[in-house]
Amino acid sequence: MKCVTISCCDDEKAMDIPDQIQKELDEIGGFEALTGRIPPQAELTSRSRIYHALSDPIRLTILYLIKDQPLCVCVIKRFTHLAGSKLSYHLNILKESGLIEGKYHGNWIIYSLTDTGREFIR
Amino acid sequence: MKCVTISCCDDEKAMDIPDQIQKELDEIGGFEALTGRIPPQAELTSRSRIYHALSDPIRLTILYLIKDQPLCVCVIKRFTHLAGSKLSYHLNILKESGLIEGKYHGNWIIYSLTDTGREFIR
DNA sequence: TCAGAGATTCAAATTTTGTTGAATTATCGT
DNA sequence: ACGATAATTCAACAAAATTTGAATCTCTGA
Repeated sequence: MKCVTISCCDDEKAMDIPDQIQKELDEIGGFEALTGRIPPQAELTSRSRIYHALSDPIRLTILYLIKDQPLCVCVIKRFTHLAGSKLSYHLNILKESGLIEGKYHGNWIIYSLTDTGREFIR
Repeated sequence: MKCVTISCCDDEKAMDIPDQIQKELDEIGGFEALTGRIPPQAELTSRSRIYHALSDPIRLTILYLIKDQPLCVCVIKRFTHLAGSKLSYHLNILKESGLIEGKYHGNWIIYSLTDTGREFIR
């Protein structure tokens, strides 16, 4: 059976921190109170997914292209001079992150911003 | 000396696109008008750098931690249980993207959100 | 149902990011 | 100037994202 030691190795009180910071931490309820400032893990990962989708100049270009009117892949392709497979790859990342959506119209797929996409592209 | 051909291989008129899209393009001034919708390249790359910095749960956690009061690296380290070098790596990405700034106070470096950082972390 | 145009999917190669632990730099107090 | 603590930097490694070209899928019109 494992012993429980009074002062364990993970002791948070053993911190040596600047006076100013210590004071501010005391005011908000101590070190533990910081926990309340962090959004839930699920929200952090979902937000980071969206930010990742936005983190590429090619993808930002696509978003601005379709911001004001939906476009078929063919127009986006001609405009950006991207290889088809490369364009599809980036369109898919934008779609998976919920920033855009695509709908078949006859032979073409027409992409447009979603409401979420509109929140990020002004 | 290279010849200039009248109708080059990059001919934009050769596009076969949906009627609806063609109409909308005509209304805004044709295919070329799309160029005006894309922010300058410099802005795209700087925005994508910021979004990249935001695209990691660890970095989002750090941003929320220091959102309301600046913290030294030591407190962030104890809170997140990250190895020092790993934490520095992420702090540096946040700093380079202009979302946070660090200032020496005695032995410690205290990080806080910049104005830019505040725009993104509500 | 077949051909063809528009677009996506797949797997391999490449590039970029992130992690790890050791070494280094910076600052303070003595 | 020295020793101790806080934090960063470095280089090697691991993991994830991107690129590429070939193969596949979807829809339309004959």
